[in-house]
Amino acid sequence: VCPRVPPSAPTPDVQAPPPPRRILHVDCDAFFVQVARLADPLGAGRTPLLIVGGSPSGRGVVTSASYEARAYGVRSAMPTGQALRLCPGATVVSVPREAVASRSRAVREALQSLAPVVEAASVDEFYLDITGTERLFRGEPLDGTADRIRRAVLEQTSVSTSVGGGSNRLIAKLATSRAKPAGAFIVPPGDERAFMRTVPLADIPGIGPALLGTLTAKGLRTVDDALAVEPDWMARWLGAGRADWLLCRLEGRGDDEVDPDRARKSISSERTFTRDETDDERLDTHLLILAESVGRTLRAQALRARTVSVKIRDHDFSTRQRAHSLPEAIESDRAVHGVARSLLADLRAARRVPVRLLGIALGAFEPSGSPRQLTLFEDPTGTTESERERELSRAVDKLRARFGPEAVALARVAHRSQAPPPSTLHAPPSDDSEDS
DNA sequence: TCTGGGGTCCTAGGACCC
DNA sequence: TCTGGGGTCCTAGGACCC
Repeated sequence: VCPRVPPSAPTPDVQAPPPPRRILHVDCDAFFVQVARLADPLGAGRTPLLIVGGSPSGRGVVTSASYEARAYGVRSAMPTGQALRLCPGATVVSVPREAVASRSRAVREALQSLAPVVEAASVDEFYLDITGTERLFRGEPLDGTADRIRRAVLEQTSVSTSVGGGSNRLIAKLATSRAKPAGAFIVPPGDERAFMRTVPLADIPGIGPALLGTLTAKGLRTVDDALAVEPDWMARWLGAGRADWLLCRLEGRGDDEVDPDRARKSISSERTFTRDETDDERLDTHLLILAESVGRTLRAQALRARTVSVKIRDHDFSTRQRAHSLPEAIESDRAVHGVARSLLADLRAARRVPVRLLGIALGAFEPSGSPRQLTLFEDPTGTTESERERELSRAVDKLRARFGPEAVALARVAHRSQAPPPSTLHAPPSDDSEDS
């Protein structure tokens, strides 16, 4: 095809490998704690022992704990009750969702003004690819860049971050844990393998409790232990795919692509009840609230979804899920709720016990502007939506934007009366007169 | 101790098509 | 009589991450 080198130039026997990429990982320090303090400087801001998460009386867990509280053994995902037993003096505040979202956006915008390629990996984590900026940054070493970025983000957003750097995402992310809190740590190119030998197996992203258990059962405690295993044995223990994946990680090799506009693949909303729910009618009301929630997000992103799935967690914590893919993508609350209802009916029919959690997820997206296929025949499932139903949902979105969450109650009444009962779910929707 | 809510990715089996 | 060999799409479940 197209030669990489002009024909006149001597062709090298072996192509020179591309220069290592320069990846930075920026992680906000105890982000939810920082945000809670910034949002309430006189309250949470003055409390050293601070826990952000669910209420201790409810069924909450710790989302984030201050470094002072962590000294007592408090950890993320720990039940709040347990955390308070470990650290009785702590104050628990709920997650400031709006503030978290806006502060996260502010950090991302600050980073975008400092680096050419920024990917948000979560609300409080970002990858930067600054390969090729050597001339722009006048030969500034990577640790200097990391420090400069930390200071600029702190100045522009009041959020303290830690920054790790290396030749790929894995190394950069692991370097960040060496940098915490409020520091920077760079692994120079070529040092990846030596660096990995200092990392505990459990700290490697992708090694969770299950895989760690398997490795420990084989007597493997460190990266060196695992590297010493014959690849054939590892493949026999884990399967070829996972063995390859693990070897790659252990050697510090990894993905180095930073994609600034990675597309969302699912939108979900779920709710754990304060008390287990047995009543089918109340479950259906919750289902409608969830359908409206995911529907609103879907439309705000200008998407339509082809797949709807419903998840329930029974009182004994066993979790089950049912999914259905439609021939046509949908976007209205009515259509989402309709599919979700029949899935929930399936789940309840299979096991009728008190429900702890209910959730809806949407997937298989299409842009909402994409052309629709004209249906030649009457839709036998009743799941396709009419243009009026789409308009109704969009109108409700606008009402909510103007008048706040109060408008939601209005929509719910209208929906309850128009939604078909479960037994007639497969009949087409009655007609279009209900939105009057 | 009694287990949140938002996601991603992988695997395995079945249906279906050529 | 003894049952191919892909490829794609879909579903369920699980591991994992923040």
